[in-house]
Amino acid sequence: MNIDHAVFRPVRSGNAFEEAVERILQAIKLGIVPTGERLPPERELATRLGVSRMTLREAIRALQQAGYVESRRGRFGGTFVAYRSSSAPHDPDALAKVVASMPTDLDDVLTYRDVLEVGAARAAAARALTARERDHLVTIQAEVENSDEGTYRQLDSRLHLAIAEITGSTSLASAVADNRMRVNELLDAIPLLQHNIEHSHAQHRGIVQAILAGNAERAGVAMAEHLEGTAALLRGFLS
Amino acid sequence: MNIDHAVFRPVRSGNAFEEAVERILQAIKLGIVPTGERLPPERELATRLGVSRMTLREAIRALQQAGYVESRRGRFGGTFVAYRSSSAPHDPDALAKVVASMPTDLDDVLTYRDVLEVGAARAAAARALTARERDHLVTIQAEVENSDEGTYRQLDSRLHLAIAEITGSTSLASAVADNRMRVNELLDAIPLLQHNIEHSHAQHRGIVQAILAGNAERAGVAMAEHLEGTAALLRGFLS
DNA sequence: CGGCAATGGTCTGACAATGGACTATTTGCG
DNA sequence: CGCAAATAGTCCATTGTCAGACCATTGCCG
Repeated sequence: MNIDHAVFRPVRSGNAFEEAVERILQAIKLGIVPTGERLPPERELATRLGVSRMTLREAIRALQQAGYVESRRGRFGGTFVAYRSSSAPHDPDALAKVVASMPTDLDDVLTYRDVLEVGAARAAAARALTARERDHLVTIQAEVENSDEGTYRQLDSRLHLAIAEITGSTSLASAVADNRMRVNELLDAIPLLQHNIEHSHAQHRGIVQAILAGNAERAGVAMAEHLEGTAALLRGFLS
Repeated sequence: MNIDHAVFRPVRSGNAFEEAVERILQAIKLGIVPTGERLPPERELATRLGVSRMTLREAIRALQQAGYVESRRGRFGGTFVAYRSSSAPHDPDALAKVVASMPTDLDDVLTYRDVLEVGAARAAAARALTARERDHLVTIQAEVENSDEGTYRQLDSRLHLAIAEITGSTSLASAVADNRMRVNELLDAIPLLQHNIEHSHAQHRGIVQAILAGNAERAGVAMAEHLEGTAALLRGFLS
């Protein structure tokens, strides 16, 4: 019954270099910086990540070698995302990593996801959205529907993150992003069915509509149903 | 409309020493290690916080000098919590710090709190609790009612944290703990009224009852109403 | 064409943090 | 009494991280 494990946890999940890699990877995998787009300049990014430029550059070099980004110098140069998830369809380590951290973590991450994302949907619906925010949401939702198997995970994440974002709480958006990275790691270990994707599109429409209509209750329920799909999938494959 | 500020945020909120201090302070202020109780031994705590023993010791020394803990060596020695919140009734810096980070942060932290704590209450109610968990919850709730002005904040936090804990999600419990630290910092800047405390006791009873009854909907609503009290207070004082 | 601005690339000296070995103190137990 | 165990306190060589200055490349614009 001791809860100190929740507060006496590691203050940092690795060294500065590893955490920088993790963050940039997050931006790429969650579609925050889409393929072909440029990351912020090194100096700015280093400042924002609270890390020295040396350390940041080591992180970028690692990502270059892994094929995630490419750097060009000169004016209008920069570091560009070169990632295509279809280029690495099945990470051989994925399943091993996942099974190693089971099953305690599965429940943790899924419970947390439910709280965060259902809460975000409700909070988003409860807010008075600007015209721009409404447009943004609809645009991203349309983009998800035009995704193929290689880009679905990225665009789906982007939509969910956009919902969290319009609650106005940066902390909430960050938490959703972190949680999604963990969930996606699990999802990478199991197959993605076209049938599920199509079902998700319909659910996304329902969620967005409820949010735009300002119906918090319905937005929450719709989100909960949507999440239940992948939750059941994960529980089935990994138990 | 760029959401990268949620992911390109600092990877660490300070140096190892500062973060260690922050964590131990969290354990003390949220009542996770009550006054008079012992912290884990240095070696163990250093390992759990992912920090070298030297760094941890510096953090402990800082907390000793601030009067939060006392250390004794020898067998059955250790570092003991010596904190009494009534000993520092009004932090003169509190208001200055708070006003400096306003008002963006107020909305952020309160929205986030709503999502986390309402979600935690719902998730807790949706779970099949063990007899021990039910007992624990009731015990802590009773302790809050016996609190005085000096211990209320601590015991209140402990109850909310216990609710998050029984969802079974460590990530959620950690997030609630972090968020509560931020909210408490704001609350330290405004007066605490006896009338509000008594109202809170009644609300706590309602929340715990709904959770024990397995009524997620009611638990969520009760928690939302409870949170609205301090939210209105904060918005009133700080706007 | 030549300078300028924006970017990535490199170097170095100072400081922070680590981990591991060692010491000192206290208490219970054979 | 003397030893063993559990704890806090100290030291040090090694490695990680930082801040900032400087260099190299590229492309726009006067």
